[in-house]
Amino acid sequence: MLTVSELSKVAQATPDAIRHYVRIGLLTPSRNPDNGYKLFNGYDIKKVKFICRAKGLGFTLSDIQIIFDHSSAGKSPCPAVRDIIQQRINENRDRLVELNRLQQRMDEALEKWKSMPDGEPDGNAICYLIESTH
Amino acid sequence: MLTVSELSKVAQATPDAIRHYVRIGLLTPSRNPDNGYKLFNGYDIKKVKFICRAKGLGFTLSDIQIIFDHSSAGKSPCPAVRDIIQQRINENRDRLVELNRLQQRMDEALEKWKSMPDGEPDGNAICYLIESTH
DNA sequence: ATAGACCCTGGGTCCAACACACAGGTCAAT
DNA sequence: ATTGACCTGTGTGTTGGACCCAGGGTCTAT
Repeated sequence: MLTVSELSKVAQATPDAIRHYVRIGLLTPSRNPDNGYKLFNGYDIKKVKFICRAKGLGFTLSDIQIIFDHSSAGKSPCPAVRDIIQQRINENRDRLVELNRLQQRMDEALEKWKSMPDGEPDGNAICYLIESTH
Repeated sequence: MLTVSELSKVAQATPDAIRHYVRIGLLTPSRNPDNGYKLFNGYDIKKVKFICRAKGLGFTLSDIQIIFDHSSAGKSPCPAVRDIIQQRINENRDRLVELNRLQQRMDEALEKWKSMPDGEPDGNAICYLIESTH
């Protein structure tokens, strides 16, 4: 049986992350009756490593919760896993498009501002650099 | 003098956003002594429009707070504005790199998983699709 | 006059995924 | 016995709002 910090070392996560997973129900450690400390077993090590790998593939913690639920209900999580990642791929594609557009706007703005002098506050405009963008 | 919803219409923001800006101190409306309603003036319209434009350029609300502070202290915010956006550009570039890498990992995983059969839970592995990734 | 529909307010919770702060417990070494 | 290092649990903060609630005000139509 492992404590929080022991698990965190074995499974390569921070103690804060471990505690977070416990809070949201991804891990359900038993407790040391003497001091209330959380106690983890070998399956918890596997679960934390799983969480890290899945996070690295773009799964959210609630996605992972769903996978755990399937698994502990004796069902194969694999179809859900394929569905979820397809969704995350779509979302990420959209986010990339948006961030690329933002990057372009920022680049253009800075380029333009480099050749503009500072404006002094006149009680009217706040910052004419930004207010000059359209 | 405008109420929250009037300002929200004129300045193209939601009433919830306006209230949010008031809560965090970006706007400091006067109050109608009869009913406590927030009362905004013409400068507030300008400020909200400014907030929207600046947000669209990647400035955070606390960036905007800093700009307002400079401005109301009688200093030109322009140098700070150039510094901040340069920072946001750098951050965004990093984020883009990371998201592109994630996208690639997700694409590869899904492609691989398409040709793999579902695994049934065996009390040992959680989902071998994910656990097979390295 | 009054019913219904809408608007306002302050205050609260919720989202992701932790990070950090705090007070106190535990343990080895001295 | 005491010091110091390290650990624990819980509570709160982060970003930028969205949404919800109850209590009250206001407007329009009948």
